[in-house]
Amino acid sequence: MAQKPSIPKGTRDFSPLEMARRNYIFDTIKSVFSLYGFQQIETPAMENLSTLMGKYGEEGDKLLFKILNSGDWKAAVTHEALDNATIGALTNKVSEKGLRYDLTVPFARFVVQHREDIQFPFKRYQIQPVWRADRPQKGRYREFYQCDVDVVGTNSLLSEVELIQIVEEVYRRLGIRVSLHINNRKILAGIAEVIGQPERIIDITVAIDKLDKIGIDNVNKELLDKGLPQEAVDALQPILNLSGTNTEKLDQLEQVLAGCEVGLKGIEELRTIFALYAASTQDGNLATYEPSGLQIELDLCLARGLNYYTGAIFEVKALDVQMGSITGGGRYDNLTGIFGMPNVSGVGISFGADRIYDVLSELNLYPENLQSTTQLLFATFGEQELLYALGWAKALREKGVSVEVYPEPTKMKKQMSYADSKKIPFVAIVGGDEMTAGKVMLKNMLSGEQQLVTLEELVQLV
RNA sequence: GUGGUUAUAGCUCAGUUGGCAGAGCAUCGGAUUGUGGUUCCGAGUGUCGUGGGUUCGAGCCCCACUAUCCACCCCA
Repeated sequence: MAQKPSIPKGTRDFSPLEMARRNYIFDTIKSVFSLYGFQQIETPAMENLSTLMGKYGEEGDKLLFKILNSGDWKAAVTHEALDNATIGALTNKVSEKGLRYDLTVPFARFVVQHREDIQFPFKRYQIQPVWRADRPQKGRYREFYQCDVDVVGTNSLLSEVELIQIVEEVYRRLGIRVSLHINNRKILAGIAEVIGQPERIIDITVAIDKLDKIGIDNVNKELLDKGLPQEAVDALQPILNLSGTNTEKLDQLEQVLAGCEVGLKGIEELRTIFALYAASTQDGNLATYEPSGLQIELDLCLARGLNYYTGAIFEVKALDVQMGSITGGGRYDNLTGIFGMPNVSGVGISFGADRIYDVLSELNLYPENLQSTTQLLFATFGEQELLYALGWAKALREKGVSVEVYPEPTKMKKQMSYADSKKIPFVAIVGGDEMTAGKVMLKNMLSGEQQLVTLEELVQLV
């Protein structure tokens, strides 16, 4: 028991069944991405630490997996440094690479590095694992897959709308009922400005992000604990208590944020996004901005931690399962600026494949027939029959049929059990009589019926 | 980083006041020497997470460690 091999905390093996289900998710997502003209890229698992550090805030830097330098990494560390240097400074000496933390920052690096070869607007998707040195728990892993779609090089809000449509279509195909929460960083900035605390935007958003979890009283308490003046907290109350339809909320907000340029800009952006989305749905109603397709909710409590977002931000939650967000993203106006390429706006979202997997599992929403790949198994009674089956198998494979030959002529019961456990729909039994007749006994594993058939008949039947 | 949970057969878990180590599922064999899924019969498997302590005696009580899951922080 204790000596059994294991894998690192927060990582997982995937069995054939799990892979079949994961591929179902990936294939569904990919096919929707393609419908909107996004093309796939990949980037390396490891990036230079200089690329990753400082992009995810203080917390993010701590959660980066860092790779120890190859060779004599110890040479760079003097006794003096060991005693005096900070952890960060010491880390820089012994590690210059790290595992990617998400796909967005490597993508920004990709865009800047390959800018000469890229036609803008650039629409790419990327499905790869990312790593975070987090403490694992439900729906949280140290290695997990993200499915990112981003479009960079355009300010058009049509991109936001396309992403919303993609969300809608992916979850429609997967059969998951979801709600999409939307907000805008500019509105959050406007709120901070209006209550007179523009530089406290991060503390404010982090606190109100918890509103539906811990309640308004605790949010207020946390804001006061963080050192916000009572007047500012009081000024915030009408904003936290907004209600009604999205349109009504925006109207109320417009009053509150009157005269605040950045806040009004955010409101205008959301109005445009709602209008464009409504226009894109067949029964859309421009007057109400309440399209029927997907439940979209303006949620001022939505903040999102990654601090490179500057415009609209999204988060998607499953309605029928208790789980963190399964998709999230937003617009970032200047992510490439960090890498020396300013004025390239981008917007993107990320589907959390592993959480989607957990949601589908809990709701039992996987299609039945995901697993079987083999169409026909040859079961044989002896060495001669085995060779005979080999020839047939080759012929069938040339016709595009997935065929297995049971590798040894053991007891029929064992060979049948194998077919059964792999859900192989047909078994061709080969014995002396069949060989003499130049046929095989084809058994339908579902109905139990069997018949003697020639190769030509076999091709027709399976 | 903080708090809690759990750790017993391949898997899921029982195990009473401290007194012989258990069940279901899975696996294997047989009923059925050319036929799976259903049924019946039979069989095997344990460093009770690791190390120490208390006790005549510890799976059970105490301590430490490790792993695990859950919650917080943060996030997909």
